[in-house]
Amino acid sequence: MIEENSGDDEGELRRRRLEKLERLRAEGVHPYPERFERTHTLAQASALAEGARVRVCGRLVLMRDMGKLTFATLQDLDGKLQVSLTRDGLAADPEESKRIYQRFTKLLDLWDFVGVEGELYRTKTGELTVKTEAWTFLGKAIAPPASKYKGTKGELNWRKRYVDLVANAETRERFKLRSRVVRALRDFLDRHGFQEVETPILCNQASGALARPFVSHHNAMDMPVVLRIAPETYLKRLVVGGYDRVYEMARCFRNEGMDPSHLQDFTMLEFYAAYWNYEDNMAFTEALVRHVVQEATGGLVIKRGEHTIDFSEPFPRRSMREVILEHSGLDIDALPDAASLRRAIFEKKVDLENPDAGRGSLIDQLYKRTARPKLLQPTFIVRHPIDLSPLARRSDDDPKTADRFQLVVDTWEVVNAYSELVDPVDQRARLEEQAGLRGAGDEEAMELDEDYLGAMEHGMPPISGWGMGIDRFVALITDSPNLRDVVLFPLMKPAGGED
RNA sequence: GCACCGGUAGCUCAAUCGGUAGAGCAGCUGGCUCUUAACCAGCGGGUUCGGGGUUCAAGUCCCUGCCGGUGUACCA
Repeated sequence: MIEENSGDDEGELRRRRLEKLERLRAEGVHPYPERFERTHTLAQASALAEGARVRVCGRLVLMRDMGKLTFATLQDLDGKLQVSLTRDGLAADPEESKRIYQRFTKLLDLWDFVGVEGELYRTKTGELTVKTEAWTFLGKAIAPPASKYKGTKGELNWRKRYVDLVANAETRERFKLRSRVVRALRDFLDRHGFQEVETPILCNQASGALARPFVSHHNAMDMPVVLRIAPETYLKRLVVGGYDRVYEMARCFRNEGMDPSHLQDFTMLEFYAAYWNYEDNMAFTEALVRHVVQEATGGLVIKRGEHTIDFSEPFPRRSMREVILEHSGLDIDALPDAASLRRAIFEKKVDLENPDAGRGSLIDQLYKRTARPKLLQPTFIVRHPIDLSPLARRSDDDPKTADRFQLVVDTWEVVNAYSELVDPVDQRARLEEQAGLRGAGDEEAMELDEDYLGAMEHGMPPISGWGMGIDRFVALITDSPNLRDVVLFPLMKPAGGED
């Protein structure tokens, strides 16, 4: 829709490239050939010794033409390699060789694709280089390239990730790291007996989290559908069905505000392990996180802005009460109801967004306000108020808290997990309470999910469930300020505004 | 939602108090057989995000719309 250019309206740079494309055709060179047989990727060729013969290909990203000798740099996702051409080294006949040489220097533009065949040698400065004996045109780029050493920045990198990936090596590294994270997570779970499954994204009902869904409509069935906000209740149905250890890499959708640490479309890994409690799960989590950080980054200490985060030490386990007491001076156990807690918070002059909320929410707000901003090193926070955890098991020791933990790293909640509530009677009561809140106008309160309650009535073993925000975790270990930096194509409003 | 900041050449950026837009790279022409962001000489390139206003004069000031960022709120 932006490409309505014609004739004189075309950008000069684009026009010149189209002219070269036509000249290539006129010389009998197909500007978009169908294939090229390579012997090595650029990274593979870079690892070879001098004297090896290679056929390599990639994007032309730099060219240094010195008259009778030209150096050029090819790049692909994983590497780059220098090639050289001489004016008389491309054919037996000097005139023919010169013609082939000049086709390269005159008709190739940066970001075109090219294939090269020749022998590896080292230049005077020691760089491994292909001495080109023959080259093949592999694809013309019409759009002008980014600055070859400043790359691209900002919005353009999100809107045109393909440009970002070519122009910025850090971007290529960041997304390769994301792939390693996902692979390491799957490897670890698979090795511990977990099975990967897929559950519905289009659902009748949004369940498993406190969030507003995206709503759509199914035409043939003439019924409303929602996009899932979490895979949780489906994975637990599978535990009912006999899956002892199950996980899903689940794309989830929440129709809420966006900021650097929230996307409307994100990836959550959830797993469920029968016969585990949340403490078993904490031990497993610690091993898993350490494995993934090691595999993905090659170490256990990462840089995060000003400070360093060390995953090698045991992660301390601290109760919500403990960290709130430490950072606000308030003992929530001594303030058993909403009114007394609210008064104490007021006396401490702590400013809350929603001071009229119930006790559980007050505790949560207090925690996020006072304690969480201080949690830098990996820390397990345990024993959350029960009314913030409608799907979690009530603690046997303290009915006001849930058998739950979160892993907090550099103030970000990376993992949320608990011993699952498996008692269908208690679950019905808790969901009815949520439904009451919903009736009272809380749009994020959970809906009464009869289908799930029905599944629970068929019997569940003890279960511990677990969820990790993959985008957040990757952003954390790549020191990315915005979640959009670790998502290949983040949702943006269309550029250009109206009409 | 609200508050603040930003949008200038293909890319990355500059432009003092309001005085009529500039650099590097990319492009074009020429030179150069060991370059590394090659280098040297010369040339072309602008709806300053869109619309309106103030002014002799607007990239700059005012209003408005679009897009983006950051902070704040809920969530992972």
